[in-house]
Parts: sequence; C-alpha cells; structure tokens
Amino acid sequence: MPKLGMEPVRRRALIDATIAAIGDAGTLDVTMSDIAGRAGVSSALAFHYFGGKDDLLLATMRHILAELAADARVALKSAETPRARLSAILDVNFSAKQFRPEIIAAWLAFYVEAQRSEPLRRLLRIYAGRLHSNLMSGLSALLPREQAQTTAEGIAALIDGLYIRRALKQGEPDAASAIALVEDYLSAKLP
Amino acid sequence: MPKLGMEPVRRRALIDATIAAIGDAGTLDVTMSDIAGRAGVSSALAFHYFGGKDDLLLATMRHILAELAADARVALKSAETPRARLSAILDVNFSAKQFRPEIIAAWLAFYVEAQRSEPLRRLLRIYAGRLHSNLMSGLSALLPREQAQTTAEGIAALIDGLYIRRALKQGEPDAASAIALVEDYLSAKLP
Amino acid sequence: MPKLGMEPVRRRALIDATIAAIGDAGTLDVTMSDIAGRAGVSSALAFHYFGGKDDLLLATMRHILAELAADARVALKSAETPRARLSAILDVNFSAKQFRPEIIAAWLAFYVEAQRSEPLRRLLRIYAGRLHSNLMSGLSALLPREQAQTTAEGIAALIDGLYIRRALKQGEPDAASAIALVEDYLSAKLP
Amino acid sequence: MPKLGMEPVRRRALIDATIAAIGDAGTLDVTMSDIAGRAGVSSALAFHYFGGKDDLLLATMRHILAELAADARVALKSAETPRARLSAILDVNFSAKQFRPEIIAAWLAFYVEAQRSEPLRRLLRIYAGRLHSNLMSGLSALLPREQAQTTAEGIAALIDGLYIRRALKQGEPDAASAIALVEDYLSAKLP
DNA sequence: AATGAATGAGCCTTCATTCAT
DNA sequence: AATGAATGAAGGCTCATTCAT
Repeated sequence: MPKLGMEPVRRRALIDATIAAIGDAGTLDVTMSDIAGRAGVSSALAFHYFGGKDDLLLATMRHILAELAADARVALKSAETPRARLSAILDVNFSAKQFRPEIIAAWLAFYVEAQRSEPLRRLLRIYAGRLHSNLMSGLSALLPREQAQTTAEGIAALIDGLYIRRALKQGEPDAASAIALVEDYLSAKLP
Repeated sequence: MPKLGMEPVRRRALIDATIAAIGDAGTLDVTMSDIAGRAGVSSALAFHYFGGKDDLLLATMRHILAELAADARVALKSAETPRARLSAILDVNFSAKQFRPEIIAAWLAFYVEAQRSEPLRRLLRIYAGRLHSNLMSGLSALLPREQAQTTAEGIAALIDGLYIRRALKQGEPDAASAIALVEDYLSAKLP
Repeated sequence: MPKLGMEPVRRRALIDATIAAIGDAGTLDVTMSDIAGRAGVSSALAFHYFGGKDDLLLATMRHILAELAADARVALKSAETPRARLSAILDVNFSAKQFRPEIIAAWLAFYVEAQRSEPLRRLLRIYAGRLHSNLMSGLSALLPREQAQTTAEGIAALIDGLYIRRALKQGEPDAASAIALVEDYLSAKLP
Repeated sequence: MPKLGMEPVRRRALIDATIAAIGDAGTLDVTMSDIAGRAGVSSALAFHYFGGKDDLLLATMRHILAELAADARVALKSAETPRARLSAILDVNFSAKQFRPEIIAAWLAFYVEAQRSEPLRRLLRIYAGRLHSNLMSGLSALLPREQAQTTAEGIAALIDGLYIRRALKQGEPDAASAIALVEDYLSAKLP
C-alpha cells in the first residue's frame, strides 16, 4: 500500500539494515538482497533509492561519520577545559553508541575498502581530519605545537588500533579499558 | 615434463602470488585464477596443493606471521638491554620488509576476515600473544607489572593503528615517523 | 492541477517521445521510463494511456505510417501524369520529413520486431500494400501488367534497401542520391 | 568427461546455437543461457570461450560473413564472363545456405544493432565493400564507370531490400523470384 | 489527471571448485 | 606433476508493470 513521503523512511531503514548486515557478516561482502530483506523491502527498491551497491555503502559510511560528528559536536559543547575536551572526544569515540560490534565491524570493513574506493578514502580522510582538529582544540592549549601534533596523531592511531584489535576478541567490547588506555597515554604526555 | 620436488617451489610461488594479489587488490577478494596466473600455474594446481581458497589464504597469513616471528627472533637476539629489546621489536614491525604496501594491505584484509574465520582469528591471536610477550620481555624490567601490561597493550594498539591509518595515505609508507611516534610514547611512559 | 482534455496532448507527446527515444537508441529496446521522461510525464501515465509497452510501440508505428500515408495522398493529388505519380511517391518516401535518422532507425527496428509481433507485421504489410498500389497507379499506364508488377516490387525493395543501408553510414542521409538511384532504375525500365 | 581440444568444437557449436537462437527469436535479444543450452553446455562456458555476450554476437556475425565470403570466392572462381560473375554473386547471396530464415533474421538484427555497435558497423561495412567490389568486377567490363557504380549500388540496395522484405512474409523464402527481380534489373541496365 | 512507491522476474556475469586425462 | 574442460550457484542490476492515493 504505497504511501507518500516514504523516501526518507526507506533510505534510513536501508542504511540501518546495511550496518546490521555488515555487522553480522564482518565484511562489506553482503548482498543487496540481504540488506533489502532486513529493511523489509525488495532489493529493487534499494537500487531505486541508492543507485547501486557502492552508493548504498558510501551513504552508510557517510551516515556513520555524520552521527559521530554530531555526537562529538554535542560533547565538545559542554566541555569546559582543554583537558575536558580531550576526555569528551574519547568518551564519544568509545561511547556505547559507537563502540558497538556492528559499528566496529563496519569501520574496519570500510577502512579496507578505502584502499580501492577513492570516494570512500576521501570520506575517511575527512573524518581523520576532523578528529585531528578536535584533538588539537584541546591539546594546543596544553602542549607546545610540535608535541601537540605528535600526541594527536598518537591518540588517533591508538583509537584506530583499539578498534581493530576488537576484531580478535569476542564478547562485548570493553569501552572502559579502552578509554583508560588512552587516558593513560594522555597522562604520560601531559605535564 | 613433470619434475620431481616441485611441491615446495609451487607452494612458495603460490603464497608469494597471493600476497602480491592481495596487495594489488587491497582485499582478500582476489580470485584463485588471478593468484594462480601470477604464480604461472593453473588454478587447478592451487587447489591440488592447498585444498581450497580459504586454506591458501590461511597458509599465506601463516607465512607472513612466520616471517615476522623469525625476524623478531633474530632482532631480539642481538638486543642487549631491555630498552634495546623494545626498539628492536619496533624496528622489525616497521622494517622495510614488513611495512610494505602489500603486507599492510594483507594485514588489514586478514584482520577483517578474522571476524568470520575462527582459524584465522586463532592465528592472529597467537601473533598478538607473541608480540605481547616480546614487549613484556623488555618492559617488565623497566616498569611495575601493571604499568608494563598497559604499556604493552598501548604499543600493540599503536602499531596496529599506524598500520591501518596507512590505508588512507598514498605514496610509500613512512616507517621512520611511525617508529618515532611509538618511541615517543615509550619515552613518556618510561621513567 | 489536472487539466481537462489532456489526453490527446499526452498521447501525442508520448508518441513523439517514443520516436525520439528509438531514434537515439537505434532499437525498440528503450525503456518506458526513458520515453515517459522525454515526454515529461511519469511512466505510469504511459501505461495509463497505452496499456503497455507493446501497445505504445504499435501506436507509434501506426502514427508514422499514417503520416506517410497522408503525405502520399497529398502528393499524389497534384501529380498529373502517371510518370509524375511515380516521382511523387519517391519524393515523399525520401522527403526531409521521412528520410530522417530517427524515422529510419524506427523503421528498421520495427521491421525486425515484425518478425515477432503479428500486429506489427500486419501493420507493415498494409503499408507495403499501399505503397504497391500507389506505385501501380502510375506503372500500370506505362508498362504491361506483368512488367508493372515486377517493377513495383523492385522499387519497393530498392526503397527499403536504401533505408537499411543508411544504418551503415553516418552523417545526414542523402535523399537526393537515393532518389536518383531509383529514378535511374525507373528510366531503365520504362520505354 | 573432459576431453582435450574441445575449444574449436565448442566455439563452433556456440556460434551455430547463436544463429539458431537469433533465427527463432528474430532479435539479438536472446539470452546467453538459451544459446548455451542449445549448444549443450552451460552458459558459463560461453563466457569462458567468448568473454561476453557482445563478443559472442560479434563472432557470430563474423562467422556468417566469412561463410558468405568463402562461398563468393568459390563461385567467382568458376565464372567465365563478366555477366556470369554477376549472376554468380546473386546466386550466392540467395543460395539455399544464405537465404534461410535464420540467416535473414540474424542479418536484419545485426543491421539494427550496427547503429549502436561500432565494431559491428565496421564489420558490415567491410562486407558492403566486398560486395561492391565483387559487383564491380563484373560491371566495369560492361558499363561505363559511372553507370557501373550506380548499378552496383542499386543491386546492393536491392539485395538488402529483398532480405528485409522477407520479414513481412511467412513460409519459406522464395530465392528464385528474388534472383529474377535482380536479374531483371540487370537486364534493363545492361545494353 | 497523474504519480510515487514498490516489486517479481529475469539476465549477464563471475568464481570457486571438480575431474578426467 | 599439471591442466583444460566444465559447471552450479550466486550476485548486481534493470525494467515492465501494478496500485493506492
């Protein structure tokens, strides 16, 4: 029973289904039919709205990054000191919403795919740039320029490293200890 | 004209071809035909020697890890202080032989695949364990147990993070600055 | 705001769009969506007015043939001798309006399709019959019955042959030389 | 039960099956599965040997034209006068082997497709050139240059026209009357 | 009068895998 | 030891068509 204004609803449902499918499979190697099935529509509709598999995947990654960016924006708004900004960023990156098996799996899968897809690479680079500048917004008040840069890179690498290492473990991700590890790094670096 | 004793030669050629193929593609999503073609044999031969694609892939990962382990063993043998052991480990992980685009790509691809393949996950866990104990063999003499543990985990995460972040860059990997970053971390942590 | 009396307007727009689409594609293998898009309406409307793709195609061919018949009727009206009738027929068939790339493409495509579609075949046969009788209306005064028949068939085949051979050439169709060729044939046949 | 040296056998079977399929359908719009099924193999094999549908289609047209060229070569070899050469060409073009429903259907379908496919267009142009030069090899001894050219073009157009008009008829093609028509044209043109 | 929403069916293509030789 | 021959299964994508609004 066709209704009007379904487009945004379907788009969102398909993106959510894509994340779920990738989360289950641990790869981008999921079928359009699977995704569409999870969203409760035919695969043809997914093509109708997104044009093709690559586009759906790209839209999905874009969605994930947009959520992350929105969360970060909110968290930073209530941080009152540079040090608090840093903790806020970590909290967001390892929040219950982000540090979930599905999101982690999608994250990794997209990283791998980025080696082949220029648009995807661009997307991830933008995210990396945003993370870096967010980190610098806290670090540059606490460390000399050079050291701030190095530390920002270190934190970024640590975050990605902690994400990827999750792939080897089973059970629920342990955000607390991940955060603790990065905070420990920060403590060692800050005077 | 069939020759005798070709088996080890073919196996090695196929594994090298697999690494090359994965390196070019940036995924495990390479065909057996492509791999066999690169090795100069028919794809049927790859099946003959390895049984199937998964097995070939597993053998390839095993080979990469074995090389890494061998390199580490050699490097640690000539390290004379605990601190030197740590640097030796870093040097090996970011050596010209390991920190190459192909190996990096394979690494990532296998990490992702590990989410689906138990044998692969086991393999990577063994490597992670080995890295951890290698790091501890240096750290436990320099830091209290607890701190040594945390630092070892931090370094391991940093290494993986630096590997994964390579996927976003182009051009040759910059081993020197990767090492510098980890060494900087170490300096901050060690008294 | 729905308007009244839109039906004939839409039907005509859709038929014109069909000719244009076939002309561009060189096949009947055009999508209803493409056609509807060119006509500025939704594809559902095309179904509403024509019932289905085959019906739209048939209506289009019918339209082309009707135009041709109308042109022929006018041209023959002002022809005063049998010989003039023949030239008039040729002029119409190779007129700027008929001997256009789009029409030629449609023509061929429909001929091919006629092998599968009985209604289409009937349509083309009617056109063939009309052409034949038009030609006879000139020839029978100039040649004995038998010879007139043969000549009419020859001219008809020549016309179709000249149309089909256009498919291999590029650039604008050269009506003049086509007409010259048939006129040359006529001159040879007429005493 | 795999045998060696099957390649040429399969290629030929697939080309024959393609002609048959096109003949039955009256279009190039036949499926690879249908073709492969007729040839008694899986569709995957058709891809294996030909690379894709377009390539198989092209190979099929090439095959048809090669057969025609071979027949023409033989027929011309035993023609002893210029006039005999002309009749020989007609006999070949309307021989029982060429003027068959399947070949006619394929012919037309390829003509239509030529509007879209450059390689196909090139192929048909080569055939047209060959027919023209064959015709000129007879005509240039019988008519002044200019007239010979025109006549060659006329005959070529007549042949194609007679082929295309077959699409409207049913039952077996009537080669005799087709030849008679062209011969009549020739008689009128030759002194 | 007109369309957005939705889908079933089908096609091209790829690939891991098998097997007789 | 090595391969040519062959295929089943699956996936991305397209399109004519329907229907409630």
